[in-house]
Amino acid sequence: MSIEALTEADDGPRSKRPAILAAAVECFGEVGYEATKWSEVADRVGIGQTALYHYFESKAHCLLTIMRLGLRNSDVAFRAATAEAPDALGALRSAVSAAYALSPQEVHQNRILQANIALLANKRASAREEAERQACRELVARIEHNWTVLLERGMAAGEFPRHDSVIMARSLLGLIVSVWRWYRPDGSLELDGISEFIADCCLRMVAGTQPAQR
Amino acid sequence: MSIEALTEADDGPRSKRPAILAAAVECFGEVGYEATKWSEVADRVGIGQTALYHYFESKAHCLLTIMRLGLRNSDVAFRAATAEAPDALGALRSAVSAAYALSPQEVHQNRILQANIALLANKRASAREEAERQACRELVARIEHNWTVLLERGMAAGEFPRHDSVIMARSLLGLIVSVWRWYRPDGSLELDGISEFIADCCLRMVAGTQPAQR
DNA sequence: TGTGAAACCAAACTGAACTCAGGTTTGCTT
DNA sequence: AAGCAAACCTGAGTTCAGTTTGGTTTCACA
Repeated sequence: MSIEALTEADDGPRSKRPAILAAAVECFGEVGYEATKWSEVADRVGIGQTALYHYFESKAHCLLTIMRLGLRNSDVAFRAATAEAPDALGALRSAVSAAYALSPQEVHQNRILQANIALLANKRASAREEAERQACRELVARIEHNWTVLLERGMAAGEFPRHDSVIMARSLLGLIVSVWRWYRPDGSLELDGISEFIADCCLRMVAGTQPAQR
Repeated sequence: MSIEALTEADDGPRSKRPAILAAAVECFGEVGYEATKWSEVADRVGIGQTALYHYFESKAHCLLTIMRLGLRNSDVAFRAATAEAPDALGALRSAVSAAYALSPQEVHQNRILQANIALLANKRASAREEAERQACRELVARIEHNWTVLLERGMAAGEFPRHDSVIMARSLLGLIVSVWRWYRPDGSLELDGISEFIADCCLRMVAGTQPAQR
């Protein structure tokens, strides 16, 4: 993800908004949201601390924006990956691959998302933060819905055995995003290998047959 | 989990340590670690804010202690559940069941653990916090090892097809704990049902056969 | 070259985590 | 029961990151 992926329509040409988001993604991804000083983000961009408030209402508002953009990307990527798959099984495999076809910056973004997802549970005091939070919740719901629909399509076509599609979707997502908790770019395992491994796991979860039940 | 589950050997009879931990588990579990005021915990216990520092070096030290005790419980529960299972398949099913056989307080504790696991990645400044963090990391490693050994046992016995046991263990754990992100006691789904669903998923992931590959 | 909006900043403020310098309670010893 | 050490607790602060205030600077465009 380049800096453009963090740019939104209403940013003027002089706007440092994307640069702030990029710096924040780096900081939050490296040492975590709480551990990063808001002023450190300002330093990296090369502006004073108070200039941040021209673009974001608060540090939390910035975090929520990062999360929303990450969720939006995931939603878009899912749709693109599954759009022209002929069968649900192929779409499933394609969707998992898409979930791991990310730039290093997007990996950071996913780690941030994963680590701070609990933030979406409780109401925010300020209006703009609450708006971002609601947007995030809608995107989460939409993404869960995407997977649910895919599963139901496969079940209806007889490709997958019948299961509760909502819980199955959540479980798949839970498995897929759990990788961001331990994956590090400098680790022993490449993202490609992880992607394949998880995809196979997902396929067995959804379409696999079970061994003797005790 | 009663208050005893939060008591440790070196607590005197007058110690409010377990009470503080119990109150903190409630607060952190309900509104999250960052959102709970340290003074709120003191209020619930019925002591002044500064009395907290007689027992914990900091709010983070308290959190890390809660996490360590939760991890310890998970480790113990796994060993108890899998100790006298004759085969790996039965042990796997038993281990997943054990992971969900929890009191409401332990559910909170697992939610806290899951939400703040990223805290274990970076070094802590203070000595006691760092000690708790190291203890947590060791427990995480031990729990991952427990699952890895179980998987290897099953593969060696021919019960499971061969897979990378370390990643598979992490994936299973990722799937299992992902439930705490969305599960709520007042939700539509009971923990029993979830447990069974996830157990079946785990069995298919580990021992299931895959459908036609693309 | 004058104007308005966007961008920016230094200094002051806020509130929650934390420290300090003691005071109080408890249980044990004699 | 008196003495006493350890454990326990507190009010009055300090600190520090995030935030607010009250402006000044920059720049596109008329």
